[in-house]
Amino acid sequence: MTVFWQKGYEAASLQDLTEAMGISPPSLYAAFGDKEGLFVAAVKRYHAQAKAMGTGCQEAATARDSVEGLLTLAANFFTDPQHPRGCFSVMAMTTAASTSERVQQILCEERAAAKERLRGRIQRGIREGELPPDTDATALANLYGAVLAGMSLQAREGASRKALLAMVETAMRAWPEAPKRAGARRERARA
Amino acid sequence: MTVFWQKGYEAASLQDLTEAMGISPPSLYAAFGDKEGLFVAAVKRYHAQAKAMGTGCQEAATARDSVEGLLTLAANFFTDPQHPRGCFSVMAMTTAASTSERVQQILCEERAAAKERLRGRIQRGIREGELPPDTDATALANLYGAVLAGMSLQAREGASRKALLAMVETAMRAWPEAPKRAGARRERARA
DNA sequence: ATGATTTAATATCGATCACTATGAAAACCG
DNA sequence: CGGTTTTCATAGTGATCGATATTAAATCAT
Repeated sequence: MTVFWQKGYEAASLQDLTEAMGISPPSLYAAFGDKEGLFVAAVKRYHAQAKAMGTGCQEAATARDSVEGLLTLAANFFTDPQHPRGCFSVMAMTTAASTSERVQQILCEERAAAKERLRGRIQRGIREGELPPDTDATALANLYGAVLAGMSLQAREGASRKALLAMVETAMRAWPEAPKRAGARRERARA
Repeated sequence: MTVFWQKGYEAASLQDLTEAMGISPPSLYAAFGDKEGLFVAAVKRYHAQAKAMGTGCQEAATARDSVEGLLTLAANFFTDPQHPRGCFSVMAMTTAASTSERVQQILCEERAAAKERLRGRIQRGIREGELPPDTDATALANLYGAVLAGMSLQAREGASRKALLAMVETAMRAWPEAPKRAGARRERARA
């Protein structure tokens, strides 16, 4: 996973992979079928990990804290020196999409599911009166998904953790604040 | 350029390139030196084009209109059926970065310059009293740069133009509104 | 019109790719 | 302890990669 994460799908050669795994090519093929199979396994592993992080954030008291927590976690994760910078899923999307139809499909499904979890948490915030009832949850989820992808790219360019965290703070300004009166539920708010 | 845009650096073979250009390999090598040289030429061409678009937006009356115009232009451009979806620069960054040091450097320079132009326009908005004086222009430029990259990725996943435009509108909610009193200049605003 | 020079395509280079057949070593079982 | 099975690395497969030597066509000057 780390090799693919760093080099991308095409650029990661069998030699790179087997050396990193400490096994020989036949073992790799016995276990994963082919290079594409190994890549799919790596993608699934990463997404499982990412999902665990994401659901951890979902349990925050408010949708706002949930999203801000997710972005903050990502800012730290994308600059963690213990693994390649940025998001493997973003990397995978751009390096393997045109090569493998199967990978393309899996990536789109996983990303759609992640975005749906985000959207769901926002929707809940709307239901609970935390956000204005006319909030476009889909567009908001898309936006923060896009910010996440953008953060990944900047991390890969070498952006500092501090810069990413500053970006998170700025991005949260787009958060539609609740109707003014505290605890309001079925309030109508003007756009 | 279109071939690289669609397939990425590694995945674009000499055969793909020569067929698309309608020339033979020796001609390509006489003109561009090697594959990397051709890629660099493609990147420069794209950035020249992108810069022209960007400076067009910079001339808007307000910084806000400038940024919103840029994002809107990008949303349309990234989903234009006349060329591959998304941003070639983003594609290049993720597919050629680990392969070629030279390409990596050029891409970082060009992207830094683009972000600096964006930051400069925002800074001007601050000077002119359009934005609060304590606005973090760098973080704001980073944010909208990230949104652009994220839009590119979503466009590549197949997001509709409408979805992207909705995202732009949502992203503009992060714009720090001017101090309330019209035309205020040296006003101190509380964060 | 003809020989000199340039232009570009065919055919091919060594290297490397993803992938596998073969053979040795180790583990298991009677 | 010996025979069988499983495990895994070495070595090599055809295919394709990026890059070029060779050769044919075309242009231009004389």
